[in-house]
Amino acid sequence: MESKQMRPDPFQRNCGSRQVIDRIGDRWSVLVVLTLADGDRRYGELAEHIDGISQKMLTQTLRGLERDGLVTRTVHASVPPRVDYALTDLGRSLLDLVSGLESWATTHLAEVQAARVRYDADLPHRAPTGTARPTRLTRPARR
Amino acid sequence: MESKQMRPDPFQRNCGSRQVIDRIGDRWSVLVVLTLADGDRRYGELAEHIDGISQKMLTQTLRGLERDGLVTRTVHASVPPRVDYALTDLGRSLLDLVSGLESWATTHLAEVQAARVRYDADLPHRAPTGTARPTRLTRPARR
DNA sequence: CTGTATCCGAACAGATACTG
DNA sequence: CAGTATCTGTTCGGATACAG
Repeated sequence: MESKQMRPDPFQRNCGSRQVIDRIGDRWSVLVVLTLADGDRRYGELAEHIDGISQKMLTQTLRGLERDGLVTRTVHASVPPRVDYALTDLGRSLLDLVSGLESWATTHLAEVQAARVRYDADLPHRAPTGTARPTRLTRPARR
Repeated sequence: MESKQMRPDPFQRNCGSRQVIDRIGDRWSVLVVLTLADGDRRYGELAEHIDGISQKMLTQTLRGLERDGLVTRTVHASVPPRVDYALTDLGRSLLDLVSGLESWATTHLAEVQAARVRYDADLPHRAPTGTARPTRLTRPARR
């Protein structure tokens, strides 16, 4: 019996492919991978380049990427300590996709924003108070 | 002041392109868009096809996609009511990318899972209790 | 410099009850 | 059928404080 080698199906709740999608989709993961596109980067460089990321989120994101085999972490025994991060082959295989994401975002940004204005404008019933509100995309300005 | 049209840069905190990336990256958005790839779908069909999504999340996701101009919502005045969702041109322009995401996830799933096993295996310092834990993808082995 | 540990409010997401 | 309204527990994520 042909081992039912069924393809991973992200539409099934328990399929691991869904978790992979989650990782890719992760806000910071995308930006970290993009930053590593040009070559190795130190922890501090990453923190500096990715505006608004907290130390906690950066570390957390890097650990996750490392765990998934997308980036490597290299510690140089020096004082002060220096840690370099780089994409693995697997990570690089993802690069095209992630670049495409960035590209799509920048080229279609205007359209999306226009659509939002339109949508918010003709809301006869003003913005619902509850569940109807779309995932909050306008984040409260950092105080 | 030249209203110099600088290219959207997702590395800048306030750039809208980051929010677009967030939308794309959203777990359910990806699955909804993929489901609509083959054509219109009714609300119930979406709910049925996307295993594990709650009514609330489905509605919320659809509203968000609609607001961003990626899907249309068509209400048919019938009893019982019938609502069809479909991708817009903008939504379809995203389809290749999203399909690529699914494709990458399914083809590299095994590698990612293997990497995780490896990573979790040789953790000399057992899983940190705090921030170090990657976005929880597997339940921490309860000791 | 490169993290780790905690505290804590905000946002998220599931379950449930109800409606046109 | 296709939602909306609430309630509530969980997770996220920023802000310190501290360490190797």
